[in-house]
Amino acid sequence: MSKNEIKEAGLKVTLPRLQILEFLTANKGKHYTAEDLFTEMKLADQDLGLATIYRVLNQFETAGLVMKHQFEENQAVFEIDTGEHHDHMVDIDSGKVVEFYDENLEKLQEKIADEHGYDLIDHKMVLYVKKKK
Amino acid sequence: MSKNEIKEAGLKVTLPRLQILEFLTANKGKHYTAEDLFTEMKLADQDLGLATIYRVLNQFETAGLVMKHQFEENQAVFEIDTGEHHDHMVDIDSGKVVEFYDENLEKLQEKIADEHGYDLIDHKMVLYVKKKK
DNA sequence: CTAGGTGCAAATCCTTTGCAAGATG
DNA sequence: CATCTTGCAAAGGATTTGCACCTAG
Repeated sequence: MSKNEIKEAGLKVTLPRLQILEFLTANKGKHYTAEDLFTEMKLADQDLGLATIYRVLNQFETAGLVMKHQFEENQAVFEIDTGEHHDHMVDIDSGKVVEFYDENLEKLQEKIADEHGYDLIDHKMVLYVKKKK
Repeated sequence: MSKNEIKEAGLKVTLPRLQILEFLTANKGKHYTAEDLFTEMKLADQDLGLATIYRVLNQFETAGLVMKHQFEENQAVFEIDTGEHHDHMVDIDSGKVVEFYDENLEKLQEKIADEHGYDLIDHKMVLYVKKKK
C-alpha cells in the first residue's frame, strides 16, 4: 500500500502524497510532467498545487519511489519506480515512449566504464527512433 | 577555415561567429556552457553578448557544426562537432567528461531498436562513473 | 544599399522558495 | 501541540525574443 511506502520514506502520509503515488502506480510505465499531473489530477477532482506536486515528486525521487527523466530538454517527466531497471526509446514522430531492458547493453556499459578505469554508477540512455516501414 | 563552414551553413561571416567557432575548434573535446563561453571569451578580449552566444550556438547546432549535451539537468553544454561520433562518461566526483566510442555499443543499440520495430535515428547516452580504487 | 546580425533589457518557461495557514502523528 | 505540509504568489535560473542600431555582402 502507498501509505507504507510514504511512511518508510520518512514522510508524513498526506492526501497529496497519497494521491500522487497512487496515480503514478496506477499508471505504471507512463511518463508525466509535473504539469501533466496537475491537470490529470484536477480532472480526477484531486486539486493539488503545482508547487506541491513538484515538491512531492522530488521527495519521492530522493526516496527512490519515483524516477525522473529528461526526454525533451525543457520539461522533466516522472514515472513510478518499480525497481526493475529499464531504458527508454522515444518515437520522434509520435512522442511515444517504449521501455526496454537489455542485459547485454547493461553489461557492455559496465565493460566500457571498466576499460577506462571507472566503475559504472549510473547511466542515462535514450534511443530516438522512427517506426520502420 | 572557420569562414567557409559558416558560409556553408548559410550564415553571414561575422566576428562573433568566427570567434565562437574558432574557440570551440581550438578546444576540441571540451564542453562549455553558454556562460562559460561568455566568460572565457571576455578573458580573450572578445566581448560578446550572452544572447548572441546562445543564438550563434543554436544556429551552429542546427548547421551541425556544434553539438549540444545535457549532462547536468540545468545547463546545456556545447562542443565542436568533428563528425566523429562519440558518447560520454562523466566522473561524478570530479565532473570530468571522458569521450569514448564503442562499435559494439552502437551496433547493439541499432539491434535493440530493430527488435522493437524501429529504426534508430539518434541516441543520447551518458555513463555516470567513479574512479576505480 | 538591404538583408541579416548584434546587444541590451525585458520576457518566457520550468522549477523552487518564503511564508502564513492547515494537517499529521 | 510541535512539526511537517500545503498553496499561493513571488523569486530564481537558463534561455529566448523584441527592437533599435550596426555590418557583411
